[in-house]
Amino acid sequence: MRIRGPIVDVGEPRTVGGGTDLVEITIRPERGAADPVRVTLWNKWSETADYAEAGMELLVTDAEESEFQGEVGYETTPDSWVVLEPEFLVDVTAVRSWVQCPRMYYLNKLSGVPLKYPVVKGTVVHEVFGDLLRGRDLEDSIDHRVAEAGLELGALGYDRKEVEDEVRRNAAAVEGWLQQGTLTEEDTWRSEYTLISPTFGIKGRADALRRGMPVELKTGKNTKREPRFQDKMQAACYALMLEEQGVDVEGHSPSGSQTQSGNADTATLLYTKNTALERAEETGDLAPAKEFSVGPGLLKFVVRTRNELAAMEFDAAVPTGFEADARCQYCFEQDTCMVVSGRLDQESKAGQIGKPLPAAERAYFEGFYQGIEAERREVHAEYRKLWEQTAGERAEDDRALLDLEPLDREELPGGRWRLRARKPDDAVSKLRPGDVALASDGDPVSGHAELCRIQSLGTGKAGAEIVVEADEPVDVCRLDVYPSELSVDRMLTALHDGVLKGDPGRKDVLFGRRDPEFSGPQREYVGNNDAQNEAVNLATRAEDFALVHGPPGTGKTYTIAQTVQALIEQGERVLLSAFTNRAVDNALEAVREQGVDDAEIVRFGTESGIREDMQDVRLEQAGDPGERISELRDASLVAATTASCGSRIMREEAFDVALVDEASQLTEPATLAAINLAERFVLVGDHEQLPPVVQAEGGKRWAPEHSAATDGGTAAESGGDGATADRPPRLDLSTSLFERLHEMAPEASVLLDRQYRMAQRIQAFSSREFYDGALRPANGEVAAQRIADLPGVDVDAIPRNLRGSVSFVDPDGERAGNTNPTEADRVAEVVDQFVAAGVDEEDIGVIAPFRAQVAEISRRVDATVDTVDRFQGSSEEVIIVSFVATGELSGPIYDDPRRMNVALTRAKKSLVLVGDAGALSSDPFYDRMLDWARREL
DNA sequence: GCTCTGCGAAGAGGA
Repeated sequence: MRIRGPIVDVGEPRTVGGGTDLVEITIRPERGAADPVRVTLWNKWSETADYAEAGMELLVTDAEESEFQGEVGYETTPDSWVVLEPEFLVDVTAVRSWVQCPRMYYLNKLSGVPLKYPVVKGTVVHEVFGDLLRGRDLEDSIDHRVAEAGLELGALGYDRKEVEDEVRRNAAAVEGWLQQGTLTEEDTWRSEYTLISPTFGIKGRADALRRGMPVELKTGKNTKREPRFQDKMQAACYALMLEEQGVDVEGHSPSGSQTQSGNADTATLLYTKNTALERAEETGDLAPAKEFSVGPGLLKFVVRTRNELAAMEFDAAVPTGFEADARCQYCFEQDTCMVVSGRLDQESKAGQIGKPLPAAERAYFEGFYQGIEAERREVHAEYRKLWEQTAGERAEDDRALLDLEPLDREELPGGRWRLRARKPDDAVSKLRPGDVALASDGDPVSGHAELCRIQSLGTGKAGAEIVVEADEPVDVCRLDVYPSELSVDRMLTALHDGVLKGDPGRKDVLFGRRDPEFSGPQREYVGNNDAQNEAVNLATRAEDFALVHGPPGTGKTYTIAQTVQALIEQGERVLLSAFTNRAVDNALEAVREQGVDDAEIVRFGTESGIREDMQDVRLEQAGDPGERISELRDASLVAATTASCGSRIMREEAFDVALVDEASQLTEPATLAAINLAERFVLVGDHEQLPPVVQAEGGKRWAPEHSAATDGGTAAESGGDGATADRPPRLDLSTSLFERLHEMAPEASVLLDRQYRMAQRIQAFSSREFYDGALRPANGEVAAQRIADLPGVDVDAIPRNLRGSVSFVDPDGERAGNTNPTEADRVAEVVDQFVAAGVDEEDIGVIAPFRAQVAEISRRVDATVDTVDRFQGSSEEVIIVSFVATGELSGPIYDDPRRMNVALTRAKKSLVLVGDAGALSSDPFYDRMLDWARREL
């Protein structure tokens, strides 16, 4: 049986008769009696006691009931697996680097995989290997895959020919091996096999499976008889997961598709620099392929190693680091290792370089590290939904599209597949075209699943056709969101780059040790708006940073365009960034409209993320290395999301100024990803609108005084005499850097106070509640605009209660979950009434707090319907807000008034609030809103 | 009890 639960107590390891080790761990089982129960771990599993501690989750499979001294408990059997913290999903490559050296694991995590030639070449060879397995022609594949890596190769100074030759030599070893009778009629192959293990808490992608057994490609040389230990561990991880899955793999062989199940007791490592094929018979050492048997002992060692790693991650604290028995002498990470040790004042075998961080910086680093790791756990929780979802919850969950009917599959040139499926119902999900998703036969964990990219989802209606592309074919019965740790990884590397490697002068201003400085002459950039003109001056004269505070409709985007143009004219190289692709494209559009030469501009990012009209300046990554990299390096303006700024390529770029839009929606580490690349920075945002989305409750609030570094650590520098001395700055993921600096250095900030969007009545509430009344209409025309101004509108045809610029409607509905159908009906009726009076449906927007209500309303109207969060940044002539709540305002969505500030400031001429007066009047803020909305009745 | 966008992900190596 399986036993699982949080650990209450860890006993002392003991040795009993005949030298058998055991340890008793007390856990509180999740099922049945709540009483703690004793679990005896025998033999090697007793090692778990070395790192297990109270609070960690323990899972024991195949446990047996046992009685000892009259007490009933459980014990491991020879078939048991013991897993610590199974919910922490360890990556296979993490296990690999951990066995090499635990510090290497941490360093990779902190500093990311750098832009180095062996990495890029290795990736290319892996891709060629996959292509070969999928039947692609070798030369065609090499040509294509080397071209794809064009930009990275260019950044490394390589030319295409030499890389092609080297890849060809590596691939020849693979191809030779494949042709050496190994690829027979009986062989079944799968490339790029995604594995996720709920039991062992491991995930990863095997390079290939042959007859259901893992094959791992290594683009190096290994002349020893045995594979390298860390390579064996990696392959054994896959073998372990395959065994759990009871692999039943659909693969293809030269004779066509067939199904075969295998027992993963053998794994193969392919060392592509071992090229002595002709002598392979007599000298097994030099043959590229090394097979080895994966016995139960190795598998258990894999699990114990993984447990050790998961236990070390338990408290989500900055690693103190130890090297186990690694030898540093030949380590490629030596430099990084010494720098990190030096900055964090850690002991390390390799030694330390540089001075330890001042206490305030140390606290900052540790606090954000923990916040980011808490977010990582939230990503792991998303993975759990892949297997925890039960039939009963299906209707509520929107992370997957279920019960799809597979249609056809089509092989694309290059060996990829286009797969189609039909959606039987009108279910909506978070999935969107361009997303990476997991397409499966219905069971994404133990069934057949493939990573894919969504091409199209049709409409939300029943019968819509779904199209995805994947490396291998699968009957698409289900499509899941594929959770990614990418953004947490990028935040971590940005934190590393900013704090451990960051420029001391930059850190002085970020930590309030020095005031931001400005220099140079004032000029007139904007003639008719003093605040905007001041903003451009502040941004262009900033020696350190400038902040532009732009409330709704105040011409933020125009100000950005003016600023970027002015900076480029000063001869500066500019990075334009924001959290979302949409925001980046919007800002870039304004810059282009301003007349900045297209030849100066590069839009960096994925093809599917970038808007159609910006594709012409998008940097194509594939092509000639030299050409690709000069296109990037020669651009005076590079526009990219903050996530892209953390990419290997962008981390190597340098700018004079980074300008970040919608900076108030970015976590501080995400902002660092952009500003790390520049000497100076300008943040544009509004902290009175939506803050960054943070998942983890614990990650939202922490104060530096609670951090380990402040007691003890380096007391030499205490953080200076800035804001930090008076009261600790608000350092948490849900406070943006924009907001923090705005409080710390108000003199570096300009408020854009004139808005060009809303009628006077509409803006009044927001101005009073959020901007101390400072927000005002830019001119009389803006202030006095009315719905009657819209062409073809007959005001008399609009019901009297909706004629004013702000109105309130109580539909007397009932909240049901996150929807309110009666209210949705009433919203649709209001839309119809406006349309009947001649308002173009395209000029109407509907906003609701919940996605479920958005879906409810979308079924009834053709106007744009979206959540508040997704409406930020845009506006419509007429806006209708659905509040959903009845009776009381229960739910976190109502807690943050800034969300309402966004919803209420999207309308230009008419704003209709649809909600339950009882619920709204139950909260002082919403009650004031109600007063304001009703006053005009 | 909610809101959510990014990213192909994983990719290497010597004594």
